[in-house]
Amino acid sequence: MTRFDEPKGPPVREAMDLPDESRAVTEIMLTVFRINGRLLEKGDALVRTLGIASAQWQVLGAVSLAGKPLSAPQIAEAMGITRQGVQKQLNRMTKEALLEKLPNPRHERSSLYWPSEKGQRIYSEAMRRETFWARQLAEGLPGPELEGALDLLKEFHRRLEAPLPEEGES
Amino acid sequence: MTRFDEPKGPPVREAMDLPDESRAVTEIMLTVFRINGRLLEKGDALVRTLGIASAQWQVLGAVSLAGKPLSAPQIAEAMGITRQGVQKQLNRMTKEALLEKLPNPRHERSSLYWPSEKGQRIYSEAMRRETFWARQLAEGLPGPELEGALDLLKEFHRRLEAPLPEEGES
DNA sequence: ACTAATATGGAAACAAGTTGTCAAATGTCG
DNA sequence: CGACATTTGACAACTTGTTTCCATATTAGT
Repeated sequence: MTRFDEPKGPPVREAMDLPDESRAVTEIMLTVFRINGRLLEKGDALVRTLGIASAQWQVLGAVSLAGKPLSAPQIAEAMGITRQGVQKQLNRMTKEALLEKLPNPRHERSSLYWPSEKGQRIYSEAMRRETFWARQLAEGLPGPELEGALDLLKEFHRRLEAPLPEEGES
Repeated sequence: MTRFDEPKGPPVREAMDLPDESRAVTEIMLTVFRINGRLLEKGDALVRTLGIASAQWQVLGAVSLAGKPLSAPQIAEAMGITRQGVQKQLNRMTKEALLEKLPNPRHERSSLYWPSEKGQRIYSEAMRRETFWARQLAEGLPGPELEGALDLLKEFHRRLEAPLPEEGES
């Protein structure tokens, strides 16, 4: 690190000076952004040697957790991205033999996708590694606080589906 | 909604069946992904009418919170993205007169960036909207739980900088 | 001061996802 | 049954950020 100014300490002030109840929420937002970045980075590293990226891992997870073949739009909804985005992954993963295309009795053109034997093997190993990793991350953290934070995050997520507040009221 | 199967209910099972302490951590990971997606979506909508995207908002925030002009790599570190990625935004925002390029006395080629008058005006308005939004999100949530979740997330983020665990132990 | 390592900016290739458009398949409703 | 709206896949352009490679600037160690 040969940064030419401020070699030590945080480069940017972190604390919000807001004097009201939105401070904690704003800080949670920023922390979620940062955690998200690190999760993607570490998650990629975790499954890199399996020959997949975390996006592919997520697809395998969505289908596996569903317990049955899913269509592209269903996977997209589970992952929270658009169906076109998912379709790109599905096409690639089918080409790479991670997924199998099954005929959809309900739709002529819309196939269902299910992990191939290879896909299942890779997903199992990914989940084994993820469990090991998560156990390390949880080590020493009090269970009630973990559960409390999870509950609050879920509530936060629920509130985030509401439309943006209209101004002028309150 | 004319989905051809399972029109009602969650498309994918959410709950993990892991019988150990990693369950909550894994659920927190998934919830962080989902919250991140919604924050980006809503954040973009919040500042769209100001003519900026949330990435530009973040740049303005990094520089403003620092309280002094920053170089591209410093902004990148504050935002958690690569310096090349930030450079693209900086070049665009300078062209759009949101930022001003100041000579860096410590480096001949690496300019410092500071919000222009226009950039400051837009950032102020963005923060005003964000505060209003955060206040709505926080409404009715008990302060101690908010703070508790924030503390845990920060600890989680801190643990995520550690290298991935080696297998074979524990 | 000299050299080696590191930082930096720029450009190009790549990656993942979004948006828009079109046509085909499906569903809804009179 | 038939008109119309919705869903879906395919394709292309665009967006945002990363990776890689290179040239130049700065710093550190001797």
